[in-house]
Amino acid sequence: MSQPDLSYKDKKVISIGTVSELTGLTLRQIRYYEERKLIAPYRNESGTRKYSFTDIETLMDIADKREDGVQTTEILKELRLKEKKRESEMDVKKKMLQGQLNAQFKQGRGRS
Amino acid sequence: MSQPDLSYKDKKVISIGTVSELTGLTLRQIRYYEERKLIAPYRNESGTRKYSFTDIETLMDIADKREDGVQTTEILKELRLKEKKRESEMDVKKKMLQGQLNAQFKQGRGRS
DNA sequence: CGTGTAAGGAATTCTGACACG
DNA sequence: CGTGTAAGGAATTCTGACACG
Repeated sequence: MSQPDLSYKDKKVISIGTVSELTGLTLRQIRYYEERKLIAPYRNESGTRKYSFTDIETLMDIADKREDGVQTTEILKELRLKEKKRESEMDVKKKMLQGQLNAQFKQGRGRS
Repeated sequence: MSQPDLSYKDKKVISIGTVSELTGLTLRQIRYYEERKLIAPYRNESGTRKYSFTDIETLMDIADKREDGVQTTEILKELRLKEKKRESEMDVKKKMLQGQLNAQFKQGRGRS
């Protein structure tokens, strides 16, 4: 057990100043996109925001869209779509496992 | 071109407070291990230390060793060894590429 | 040697608000 | 709607030093 934390990409550990440097966005913009639900940083005990590399990628995506004049509301919809995609990809994997398990333990069942 | 930055693990973006939480080490300890050259955080313009996930792994390694009573000098040596290993692993990959390139462009060469 | 702590200062981040368009 | 900015405060980080063992 204990995989060596492959999910560094999703660990929320980067503070907003660093995110600003990495994305080129101002603190104001980053906080505003949070207000509009485009991102959801973690908040530590004292209220400081912490972001993941994934958040940073999302922010760079947002920056591009905004440059093209896309409004945050639109961007939000697009982001939700991408989420769906990621989820269904996960589902594929889950279902493959499920299928195997089902095949293993299958038993006759009435449609009740 | 432009691989999507697979090297998140090595990006120095985490501040010392977060590193402290993640490793369980005190700020004092983390700074001291730097003094002893066991780690080398990045320093931003204003002098604030920034660590990578790799640094964090190293620190957890150090914590274990210290609990076993190993001195920082010893730990330093061990760390240098691991570096060597990583380098030679990289070398293997490089050499494989080199080999292919050489095979492609090989030309007779006098021993000068 | 490795770590704790108090000290003073500088840099960071937070929120709510007013401004402009 | 999206972003800038000044405001006041709280939390973070930094360094050098004294302490203990």
